[in-house]
Amino acid sequence: MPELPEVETTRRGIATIMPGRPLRKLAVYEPRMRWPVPADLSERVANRVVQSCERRGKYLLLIFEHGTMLIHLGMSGSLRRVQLDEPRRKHDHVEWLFDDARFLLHDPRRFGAVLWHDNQEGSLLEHPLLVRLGVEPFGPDLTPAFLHDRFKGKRLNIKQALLAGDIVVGVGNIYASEALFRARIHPMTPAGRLSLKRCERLCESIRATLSDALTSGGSTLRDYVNATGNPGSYFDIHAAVYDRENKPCKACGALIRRIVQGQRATYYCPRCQRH
DNA sequence: CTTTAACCCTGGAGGC
DNA sequence: TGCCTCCAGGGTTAAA
Repeated sequence: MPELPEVETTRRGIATIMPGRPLRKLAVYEPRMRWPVPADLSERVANRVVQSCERRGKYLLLIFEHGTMLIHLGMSGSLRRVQLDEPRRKHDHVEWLFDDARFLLHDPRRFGAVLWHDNQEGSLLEHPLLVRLGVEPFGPDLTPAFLHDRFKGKRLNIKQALLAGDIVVGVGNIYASEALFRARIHPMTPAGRLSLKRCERLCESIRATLSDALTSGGSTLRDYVNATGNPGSYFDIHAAVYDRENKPCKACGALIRRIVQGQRATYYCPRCQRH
């Protein structure tokens, strides 16, 4: 479920509640996630105050005075606010309990993670899971020149280069296809062959695609964090090409194609998008 | 160094 | 109904 817009929506949701409050209890019901949830995590954070809720790429960061809790939603995770007396459902693996608020991490596939980084272990930015991440799509570092420079010499196709996350973060499988459609760039184009001009279009397209998703996703997913019910209304978000194989392109009418790149599906319009 | 593919896991959809 | 295969929005890791 979670691409960057959902992770950011989740962050905004928890950021309205958690900061300034002591975490009374962290309950781990299932520690077998992408990596094991540290056995001593609960005692490390018990009664400690959450200072702020940040995001780096698709990692949620709960900042404490003495360290940071890293949360990743993986492929199927969601973090939602629930009533204090609401029963846990299947696949509710971790619980954050505050005096008057409660959150559950629900993750059927358990590709998500809940980890801890101690302040004394060096800068958070040097954490092995964060250190290789590319620039934030909404930050000042994402520029046409930056993309052009980082693509230089790469023979990897542009779709996989975007998805890899080491150049720019937050462009998941759906929005990689959508951003390339918007930029009218063929997904098989070697990244190193993109002109500065096309990097400019790509740059704008990435931002526009993600920010559109954040706007509409933020409203469809407003309840993502603060209500009961099913958080997975993600497919409702309109896609120009994603999951539209053999349907007409909304711009030109040609049939959308599906290909596989790096074992992930890519969708594109063979007429609108050029090498 | 770059690129590829296996893998972690559950569940839903569709074929038979 | 059941059983099978395929597919899924993530990213790390080892191997080529």
